[in-house]
Amino acid sequence: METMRNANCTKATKNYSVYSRHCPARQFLDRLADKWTLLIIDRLKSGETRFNQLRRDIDGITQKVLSQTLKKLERDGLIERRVFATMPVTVGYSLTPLALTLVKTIESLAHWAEDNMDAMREAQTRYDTQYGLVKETEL
Amino acid sequence: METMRNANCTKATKNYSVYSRHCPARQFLDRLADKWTLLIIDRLKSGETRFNQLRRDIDGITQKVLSQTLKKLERDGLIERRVFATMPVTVGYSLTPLALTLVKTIESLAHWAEDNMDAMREAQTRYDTQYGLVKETEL
DNA sequence: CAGTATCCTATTAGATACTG
DNA sequence: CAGTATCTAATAGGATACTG
Repeated sequence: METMRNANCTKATKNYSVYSRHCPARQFLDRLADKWTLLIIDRLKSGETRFNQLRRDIDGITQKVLSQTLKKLERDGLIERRVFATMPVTVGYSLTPLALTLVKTIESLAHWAEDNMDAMREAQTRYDTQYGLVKETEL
Repeated sequence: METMRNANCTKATKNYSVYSRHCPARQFLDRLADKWTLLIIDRLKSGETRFNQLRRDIDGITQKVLSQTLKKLERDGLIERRVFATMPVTVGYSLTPLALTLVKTIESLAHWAEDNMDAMREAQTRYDTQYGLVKETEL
């Protein structure tokens, strides 16, 4: 049985949809549209992983941001957190069934980035040649 | 003919990939993983659109941010900007063929958010009930 | 119309230190 | 190990005014 969609916020009904600031779908899209979120979910697809392992694997993320992002995702029902009463304590993070349904899409996005990064880099070079120089750090 | 992938940055070759900070694919994923970027590309899929039209349609975006984001996307080769010498001047933005190959994935992400927003809202309620209250504004 | 420029504030992120 | 707390630095974002 499908839950009824919010009549005020469905692509099918009118143009008022994910483009509208107050549409819940838009808010969750905003949540997903975050580099750490995508990276974390993608990383967890291979199974339960411990906090510090995630931190090592996701290059550049800080403890603080990892911690915050995991907490948000847990709240959204996308990540499950399991605590093991070892000494010292260990904690494992894994995707919920809900998040598993999202993995394919995220992979598709990541693969697209991999497959097309050369094209985009060339485009950048062309643009910079045409319109004057932008420092590489602004890339 | 496929361009050869950067050997240091391919999922197929080693674990060093999109998770690595300096991998170009990761950098472009970071670029895509932005709410305005996704919204703009999705909005443009229906064809060339003028600046102020975009601004009206994408609820909440400011002139400044729209302008900045469009410029980045143009530089990345995802958006084409056409200027018409009317008086006053009008400008149309549209997706490049490269960006068109990305649209399906973005739609998939947006649809996922729409389809699962209820589940996520329930998860949030459950979480908040269990672990104490979070202001709704922090959602 | 389609922006740019400026100023100023708010949010994020980083570094460091500390705890059960 | 897996975090929290705190403080600071960087950056993004908003408001406003102005231009070809």
